[in-house]
Amino acid sequence: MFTERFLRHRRGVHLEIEERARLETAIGEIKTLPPRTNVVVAGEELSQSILLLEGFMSRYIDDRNGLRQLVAVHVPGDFVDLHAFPLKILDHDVATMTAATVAIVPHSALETITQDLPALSRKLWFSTLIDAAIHRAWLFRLGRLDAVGRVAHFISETNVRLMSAGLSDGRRFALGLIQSDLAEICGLTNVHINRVLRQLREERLCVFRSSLVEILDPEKLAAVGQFNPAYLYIDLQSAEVPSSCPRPIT
Amino acid sequence: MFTERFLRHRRGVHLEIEERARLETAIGEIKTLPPRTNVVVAGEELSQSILLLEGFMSRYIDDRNGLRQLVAVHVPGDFVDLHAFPLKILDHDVATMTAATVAIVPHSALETITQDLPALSRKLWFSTLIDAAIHRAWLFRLGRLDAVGRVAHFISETNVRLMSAGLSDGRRFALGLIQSDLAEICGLTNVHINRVLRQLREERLCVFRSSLVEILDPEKLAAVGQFNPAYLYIDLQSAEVPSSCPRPIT
DNA sequence: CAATCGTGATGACACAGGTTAATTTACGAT
DNA sequence: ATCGTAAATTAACCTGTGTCATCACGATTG
Repeated sequence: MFTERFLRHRRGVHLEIEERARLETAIGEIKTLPPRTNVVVAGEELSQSILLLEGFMSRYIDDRNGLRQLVAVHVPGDFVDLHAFPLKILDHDVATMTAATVAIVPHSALETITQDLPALSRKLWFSTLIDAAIHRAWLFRLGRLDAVGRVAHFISETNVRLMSAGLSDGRRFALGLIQSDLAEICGLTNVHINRVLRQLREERLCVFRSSLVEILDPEKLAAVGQFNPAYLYIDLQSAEVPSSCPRPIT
Repeated sequence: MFTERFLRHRRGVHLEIEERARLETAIGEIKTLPPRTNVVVAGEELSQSILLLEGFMSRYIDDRNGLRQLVAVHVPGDFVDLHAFPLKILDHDVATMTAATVAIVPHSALETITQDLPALSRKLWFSTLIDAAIHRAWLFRLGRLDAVGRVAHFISETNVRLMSAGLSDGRRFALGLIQSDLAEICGLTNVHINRVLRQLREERLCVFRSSLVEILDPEKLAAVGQFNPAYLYIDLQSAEVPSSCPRPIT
């Protein structure tokens, strides 16, 4: 079941068994990608989209000086560039952050789904709109929060998304990002990200290491980042505590 | 023809005559709204969406201290909260900025369109994805540009969008925004927006007044804002110079 | 085993933009 | 016309974050 994490715990869009099966058959190929690999370049015409199964991916826009602004981070279960199906050409690049396993879905297969299954089509549409809602939360983060708030907000968001994917127990998760990734996410320099991480550590809110993120005080961290998870449309009532997330190194 | 500006000049999604007619019949009611009026509140369930006919609207997220971050500005022709059709509940508020005329489209009418007309449904989907692309450009603006660049980017973007709507001749357009709106768009204070506007005026790039924005040097302004219009998916080849945009006050 | 490179950590200093407050201008209401 | 209020403008000062530079550590690689 490659699609098992897709739209999981998403409020109001439960996938029926037949719908999930139909998506499974739409998958053309499973691929493993090395870390830090570009998979989509802005401006090129696309005929397929990527469902992320394992690992982390990013979408970003380059500026004139070669710096980049990340506009999205994707976790397992995300249909990373489904928006390329209607748009055909993207305005940004897509790359792996860590090693990743992906399912390739040809647009021709999505085409037949939109012809036959309006209900499933609507759920695909919905999933692209969650990405847009996350964009808006990121706008809030960049426009209204200071450096500490931005990092706290991002870590809180990622924690909830990974809980929904069964990859965090609510306090501890693996994330293959380095400090300069955080800088490109939060619109800060890596020097300042380093200062912020030290502060979060010293205030016993959260410890960020590339291999493992540990949230010591989830409520306070969320408060510092003014994080309100409503925009994720996740209903964690139904989420079991996973067994597969990283354990403390006691 | 209330829908005449919807998806106009949008690359690859030309609306057929029958499709446009179908959208027209989906309209329930035409309303006029006063300036600075809230029309959607975050968290409330919605059963209709708004097509903007005249005026300007915004979408925004409040922070803890009552400050707000605008996440979108809408111009005539935009289907402002079409994303509420799949999402049902929004993560942000929607309000008019100026006086506005809107067409109300009940979700039940959209429902039948998605049942009957997959091609039109895809174009509706497309239009919500343009909003997402604009979100990403705004992320770039907030994350990577300094104050002058942010304002230059926003004005350049708005100019192109209004050209497509037939409301700018490429150098001059009416926009009912005040300086503190710009502040809430660009993640700055209104005091600093004022400094930036003076600089843009003194460098003869652009003159911003609430009633009229005049771009003296569009190319240089776009360069300062690192503005690349590709993300708008507008094909202005087919755009005629409008007669309805504001004339110089010679 | 040394050399290299990616990543993280830290200090000194600079500056863009925030804060506060006062003043001026524009404009709708009466 | 005149008043009242919202918006725009400007100045003085302050602070959060950027810039630049250096060093430490661990993982590769030759």
